[in-house]
Amino acid sequence: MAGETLPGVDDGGESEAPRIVLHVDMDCFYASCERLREPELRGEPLVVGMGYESGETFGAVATASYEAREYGVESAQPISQALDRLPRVETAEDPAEAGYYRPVDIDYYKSVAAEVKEILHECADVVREVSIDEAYLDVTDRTSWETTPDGDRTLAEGFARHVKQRIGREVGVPASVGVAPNMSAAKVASDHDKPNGLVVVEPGEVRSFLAPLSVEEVHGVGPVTARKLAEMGIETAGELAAADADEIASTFGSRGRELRSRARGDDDREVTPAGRPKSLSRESAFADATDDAEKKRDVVSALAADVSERARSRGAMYRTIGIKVVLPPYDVNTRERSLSGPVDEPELVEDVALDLLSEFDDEAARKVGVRVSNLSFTDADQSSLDGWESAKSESESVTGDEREAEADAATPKSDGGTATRDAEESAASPTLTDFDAEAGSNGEGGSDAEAEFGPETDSEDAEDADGQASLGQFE
DNA sequence: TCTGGGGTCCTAGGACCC
DNA sequence: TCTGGGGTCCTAGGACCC
Repeated sequence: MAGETLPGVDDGGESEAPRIVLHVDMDCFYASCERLREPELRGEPLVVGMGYESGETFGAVATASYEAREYGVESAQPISQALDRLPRVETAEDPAEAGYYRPVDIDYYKSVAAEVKEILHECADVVREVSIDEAYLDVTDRTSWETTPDGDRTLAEGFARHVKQRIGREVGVPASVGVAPNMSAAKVASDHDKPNGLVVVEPGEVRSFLAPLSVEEVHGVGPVTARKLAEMGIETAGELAAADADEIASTFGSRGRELRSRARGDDDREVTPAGRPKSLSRESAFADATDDAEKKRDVVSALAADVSERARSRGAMYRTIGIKVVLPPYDVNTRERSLSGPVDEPELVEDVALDLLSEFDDEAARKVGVRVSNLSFTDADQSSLDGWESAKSESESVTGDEREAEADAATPKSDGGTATRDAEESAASPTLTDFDAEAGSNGEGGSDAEAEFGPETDSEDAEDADGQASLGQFE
C-alpha cells in the first residue's frame, strides 16, 4: 500500500507517493434509472417522488432531473410545490412546459446499482460504497499519476474515463467521476462538473483547485457552519485553508480542525469498505400534525414492527431502542432506552417504543420514528457474542448488573417505565438460561416465541405500579 | 426551501466507578 | 465535611450527508 503513513514523519505526509482515489457519483440516479426502463423520458423534465403515488399531490421530491431543476424543482421539496412549478404532463395546459412524475421504486434502483457496483469492484481492490449511488475507489495499484507519452493527461484520467464509460455502456446510466490523491478532494472533484463530468485533480494541484470554491463545497460544511464561517469573514475554501488553526478549533472543535485540513487538501483517511450499520430506523410523517394518541401509537407500532423485521433479516441484534417525535414547527425530540444485552425481540421494540412515546401523548406530532442501535451481528460476527457471554459469566459478570443499576437510576428522569424496563431487561438478558428463567416465571414453556411474549404481559401488568413508583421517587 | 427518510459522527452533562 | 481526577456508559440534541 503506497499511501500509508508508514515512516515516523509526523507532519503531513506530503512527501509520500500520492494515492489515486476515485469518487464515482451517479447523476440524479433515480431519474436515470427511470429513464433506463422508460427511454421516452430521456431529455424530459422528470421528478421522482417519495411517498408519492401516481396522480397524487403528496410526498416529496427524491430526485429531479436537470431538466426539471430548470423549473425550480428541488430535492426534498414537497410534491405539491414541485407541481406548482412544473405541472404534470398528463394534466398540463401546455405540455411543453410540463414534466413527468414517477414514484420511487427503490428495489429497481438497487438492482441497477448492483450492476454499477459490480463494475466498480472489478475496477478497484478497495471500494467504499457510501450510498446507493456513490462510491470511493482506491486505484493506486491499478494506474498512475504519470502522464501519457503522447499527451498531457495522466494515466489516472484515462483509467477514470474507462470506469465511467463502462458504467455508461454496460449499465446505461451516467456518472460523474472525480480523481484526486485523497477522498475529500475526489468528492469535490466529482461534484465540480456534474452531470456526466470527469474532473482530475493532480497531487500538486489540490489546494489551488479548492481555493476559489465556496466553503460550502467542502464536504462536511453545511448551512450552519457556512454561516458561522461567513461571520468570521471566511467564505472560500482558500480562506478556510489559510485561517488560524486554533481559532477554527476553538469555534468548531475537532470537526473544525478536520474541515480546515480538507480545505487545505489534506485528508489521509484510507479508503475502506463500509462497515456494518450502526443503527436501523424507520420514520413516517403525518399529512397534518396530530395529537391523536391512538393514531401515533398505531404508526409507532407499525414502524417498530418494520424496524425489528429489518434488523432480523440483516442478522442484527440491538441493545438500544429509541423513538423520534417531531413537534411543530420542527422540534426534533429523541428518547431511547438501553437494555442490559443485545436482543432480537420485535415485541420488545414495540413495547419500549410505545412506552417512550407516552411522554408525548398530549403533543401534536408531525412525524414519528423508531430506531434500534447498539447493534451486534449474529452471523459473521460470532466473536462479539461469545465475548459478551464469557464476559458476563466470568469475572466481568458485574457489567450487566452495573448497566441495570445505572438504567434504574436514570429512570425517574424519563418519567415512567421502571417496571417495564425491569421486565424487559430480564427478558433481554443475552444468555439462554436467563431466557429460560424468564419464560418459566411467566408460567410458560421455554421456546423463543414464549420468551418474547413474556415481557409484553409483564410490562402491561407493571405499568400502573410503575407510574406511582416513579412519582414517589421524584418528590 | 414551512422541511421526506435513512443514516453517521460529535458534544455535553449526569451517573457511577476507582 | 470541602472536594480530586480519570474513565466509561447513557441519554439528548445538533450538524451533516445522500
